[in-house]
Amino acid sequence: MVRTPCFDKNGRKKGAWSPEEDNKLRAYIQRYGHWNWRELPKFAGLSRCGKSCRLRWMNYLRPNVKRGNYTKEEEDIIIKLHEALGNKWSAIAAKLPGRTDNEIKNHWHTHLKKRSKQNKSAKIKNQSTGTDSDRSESKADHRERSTEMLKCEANQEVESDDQPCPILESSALFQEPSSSEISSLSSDYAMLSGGVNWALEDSLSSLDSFAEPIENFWTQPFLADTYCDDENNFSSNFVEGGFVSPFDSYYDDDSMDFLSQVLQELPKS
DNA sequence: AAATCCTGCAACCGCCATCTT
DNA sequence: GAAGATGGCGGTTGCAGGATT
Repeated sequence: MVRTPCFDKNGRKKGAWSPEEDNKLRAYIQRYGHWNWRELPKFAGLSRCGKSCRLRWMNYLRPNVKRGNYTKEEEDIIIKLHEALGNKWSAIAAKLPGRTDNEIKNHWHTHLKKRSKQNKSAKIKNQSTGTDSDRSESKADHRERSTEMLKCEANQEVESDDQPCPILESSALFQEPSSSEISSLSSDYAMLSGGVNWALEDSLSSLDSFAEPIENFWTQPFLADTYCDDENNFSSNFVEGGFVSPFDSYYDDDSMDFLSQVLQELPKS
C-alpha cells in the first residue's frame, strides 16, 4: 500500500518510510522540534527532503493522530463541513481533533464522496417528487447504496464497542493543536510526554552519532525559545502538573462556534 | 489456483501564501 | 518593493492487498 523506496537524482530517498527513519525523525523532533523542515533531515540523519519529513510527521508520527475507524459523527461533520467549505481539507481537519487533512481527504474520496452524492440526489428527488425516492433508483444504485449502508452499520457496531466516545467528547477532552501550532508545541510534547516515550531511547543512540553538540547554533536558540523560560523552567503556558494543559484551548472562539453550529445541525440519532 | 480488478491510503508534486533579507 | 526561501495545501499517483472472476 506504499510506494517502493527509491532514490532521486540528488540521492534523497523517496517512497515508504522505514521504522528506523520514523524513529530518527520522531526522536529528533521530540528532542529539538522542527525549526526548519529543509534543514531538519540533514541534522536528523535522514536522506529525505524536508517536505517528505514534514508530511510524515504531520500525517503519521505526531502525537495524538487518530487513525482509522471514523465514527458516524465524524463522517457527518466532514460531510457538513465539506458542503460549507468545499475542498478545504486543512480547515475541515482543524475542526476534527486528531484527524489530518490528508486522512480526511482520503476518507472523503474513498467513502464519503459517494455518500454525499447520494444524500444530495436523494434530497433533490424528495424535493422534486415529494415521495419515496427509493422506488425510482436503479438496481445498480440500490446495490451500491445498500453496500454503503451495510458498511456504515458494520462500522457503527465496531465503534460502539471500541470507541464509545464521539467527537464531542474528543473535542472537549482531547484538544489537538492545529498544524501551525504543532510547530511550536511539538518540542513541548517531547519534553512532557513522559510515559509516552515512543522510541526515543532506542533512537537517541544513533542520533548522538550525528547530532551536533548542544551548543550548535541551530539548535540552541530553538531550545531556549521553546522549552524554557529564563529560569530554565518549562513554559507555564503548557505545563500543568506535568501535562499539556487542557485549559489552553488550541481553538479560537470562532472555530468552536462553527463546530458547535455544525453539530447542532446534525440529525439527532 | 491464477489472473484480473478494485479499494484504500501513504506519499509525491506543483502551486500559492507568507516570511525574510 | 523585489527576490528568494520556506511552509502549507490540495490534487494526484503508485502500489499492496483483498475481492472477484
